[in-house]
Amino acid sequence: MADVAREAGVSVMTVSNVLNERLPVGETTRARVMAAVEALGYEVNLTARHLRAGRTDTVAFIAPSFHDYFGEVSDEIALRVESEGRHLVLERTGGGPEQEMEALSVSRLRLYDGVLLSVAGLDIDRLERVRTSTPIVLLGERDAPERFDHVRLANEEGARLATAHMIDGGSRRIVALGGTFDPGHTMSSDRRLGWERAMTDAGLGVDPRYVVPISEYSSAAARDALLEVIDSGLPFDGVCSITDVIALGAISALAERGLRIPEDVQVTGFDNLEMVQFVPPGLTSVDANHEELAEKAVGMLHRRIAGWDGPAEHVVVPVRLVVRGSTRGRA
Amino acid sequence: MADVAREAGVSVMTVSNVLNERLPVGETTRARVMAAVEALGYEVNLTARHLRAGRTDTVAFIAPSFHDYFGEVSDEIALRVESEGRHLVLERTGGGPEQEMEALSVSRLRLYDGVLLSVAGLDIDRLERVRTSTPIVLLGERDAPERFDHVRLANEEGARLATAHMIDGGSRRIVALGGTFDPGHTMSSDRRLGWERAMTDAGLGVDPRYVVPISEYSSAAARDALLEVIDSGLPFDGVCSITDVIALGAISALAERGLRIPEDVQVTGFDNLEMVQFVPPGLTSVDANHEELAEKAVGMLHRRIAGWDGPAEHVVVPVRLVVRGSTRGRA
DNA sequence: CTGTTAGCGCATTCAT
DNA sequence: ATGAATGCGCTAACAG
Repeated sequence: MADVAREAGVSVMTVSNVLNERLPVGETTRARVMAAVEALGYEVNLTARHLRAGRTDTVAFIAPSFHDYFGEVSDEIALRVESEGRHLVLERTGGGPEQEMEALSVSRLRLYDGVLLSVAGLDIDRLERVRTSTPIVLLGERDAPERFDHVRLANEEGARLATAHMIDGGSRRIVALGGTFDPGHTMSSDRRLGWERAMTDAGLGVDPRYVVPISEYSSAAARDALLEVIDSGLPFDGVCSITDVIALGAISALAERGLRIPEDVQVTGFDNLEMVQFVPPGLTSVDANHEELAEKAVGMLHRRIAGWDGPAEHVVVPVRLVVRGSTRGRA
Repeated sequence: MADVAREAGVSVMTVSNVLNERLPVGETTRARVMAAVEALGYEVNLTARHLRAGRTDTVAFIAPSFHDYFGEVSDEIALRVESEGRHLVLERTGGGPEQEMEALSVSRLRLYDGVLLSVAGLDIDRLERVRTSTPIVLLGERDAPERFDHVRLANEEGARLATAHMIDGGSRRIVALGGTFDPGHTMSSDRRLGWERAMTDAGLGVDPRYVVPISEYSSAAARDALLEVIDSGLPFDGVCSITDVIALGAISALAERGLRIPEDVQVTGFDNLEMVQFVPPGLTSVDANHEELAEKAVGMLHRRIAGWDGPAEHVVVPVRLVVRGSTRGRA
C-alpha cells in the first residue's frame, strides 16, 4: 500500500480511502491511485485488515465431512451467511475427537466472527471445556452443554413417523437399523426411541433383537449388519434406517438376498438426501428440513455476532415424512 | 498477551517464548506464565501471528460444492495437506462464475499460503485474468491457462474403457448421457470423445442422436433427459453416463420405464463414488482415482509454496474401470 | 479533500 | 535467560 501511495504521489490514507470508498476523494487523485494499483498489481492484505478491524466478516462451519448430509446443509447455510454479507468457510474435522478438538482450538476459532459447529464425535465433557469469546452455535443430535446455542432435529418424532407409516403399510416386524440404547440424547438413540414409540403405539412388542447397531455410519457397515440379520433367520418385514446412507446399505443387502422392496420388506431412511429419490424404487425418508435448520442456526449466530447476549437457546427443528416407492403406505 | 505478561510479571517476549517453546525459558518463569495464561483464559491471536509471519500455514480448496465428487476428493486432500503440517479450509463457490470470481478475488486468495481451485464454472478467459503471488493449482477437466499447474483425469480413456466394456458385454446402441460436442476440453466433451472412440474402434457407427446433453449435472436432469430418449422410441441397449450422479438419474429413469439393468440396458458411471456400489445392482464406474489426484495436486502445491519456481506442470491422472452388476461384461 | 499519528497483537533482532 | 525496540499492513481519529 505504501508502494501504491508512493507511485501515485499520495499518502497511504488516500489509497485506503479510494479502495474502501470511505471518505470522498478527488476525481483526479482517485484516478491516479487506481492507475498505481493496476500498475503494481496491488491487492489489500486481508490479514492486516482483519487485525486492524478486530473481525473477519467470516463464519466457519465445522463438520466431520461434507459428504451427504453436511454437504446439503452447507449449501443452505452458505446462502444465508452470504446474504448477511459475510463469508462462509468450511472446515472438516474428519470426525475424530482429537481433530475436532484441534479445529476447536480456541485460537483457530478466533479467526472467525462466529462458528457453526457440528458435534458428531465430540462428547459433552470436551465441549464443556471450550472457552472462547467467539460466538458458537451447535448443530447436531447429541447432548451438549446448556450454555451453547444448539439446533437439533425432531429425531424421535421423525423415526416415529417413518415407523408408523410402515406399520400402516402392513409391516409388523421392523428392524431399527443403526439404533442403539445409548443413555442421553444421541442420534441413534433418539431415533431408536421413535421407532419404539411407534411400535408401542401400535400395540406391537418392542423386541430388542430388532435394534441392530452398526459399527459406523456407512452404507457398507449397514449392509453387513443387515445381511447378518437376514442370514440369522430373524424374520422382518420393515427396516427403519436411522439415516439415508444406512438405508442405502440396507437396500443393497436386501437386493443381494433377493428380497423385494417394498413387497417383502419396506424401507425408510432419514435425511431425505437429494440422491435417495433416484434409487429405485425411491426411498421413503424423513426430511431433515435443511432450510429451517440453516435458517435457525445462522439466525442465532448472527444475533450473537451482533452482540446479543441473551440466554442460550435450544431449538428443535420439526421434520416431515416424504413417501416414495420403498414403502406401501399412503402418503 | 500484554495482560498475561503483566499478570505473570514478565515481558511479552517471555510469554511468546513460553507459548512457542522457541527460546529456553526458566522453569519457574514458565510456570508463572502458564498460570497467568490459564487465569486469564488467554489464547494467541492467529490473525496477528499471520500478519507478522507473512503466512498462514493454511491451504484452501475452492470448489463449487462439496457434495458427491468434491466431498470425496476433499477427504483425500485434507489428509495430505495436514500431513505437511498445514491446515485445510474449504470454500464453496456455488458454481456460478460470479461467485467463483468472488472467491478468486485476489485479496481472499492471499489469506492462504496456497490454493487448490476446481475450475468447474470458470472459463479460460476469466482465469487468465487472475494475477496473484499465491500459488494456485487447478483441478478439473476444462481447458485452463498454460501458466497454471493443472491436474485432470484421463477422461477420454475412462469413457472409452466403460463403453468398450459394454460393447464387450453385447451392447451395440449406447447412449452417451451428458455428452456434448463442445470445442476444446471439457468434461462432457472429452468423455463423449472416449465413447466415440470405443464405438469407432468396435466398428460401430457414431450416431449423434445418441449423444444426449443434459441441462445441468444433476440426477434429476439426467433422469428427465433419458426418459425423453426412451419415450422417443430411439432404441438403445447401453448408457455411458459421464458421471455417477448422472448414472443415478439414468437408473431411476430405466426403473420407471420397467427396463432391467443389465439385461435390457447396461449402465456405466464415472467417478466411482462411494455410494454407487450400493445402488442395486451395483454401478460399473470409472474410478476417478481420488488418491492420485490429491497426491499430485497437493504435491505440486506444496512444492510451489516451498518456493519452487519451475514451469507450470499439467498432469493427467490415469483411471481404471470398476466392474459391477450394471454391466454384463467380464471384469 | 488530504496527510500525520498511532496502534491492532505478535515475533524477529538485538541488547542486557 | 529475559527485556526493549521495531515493524508486519491496515485504518480510525484527528489535523491541516
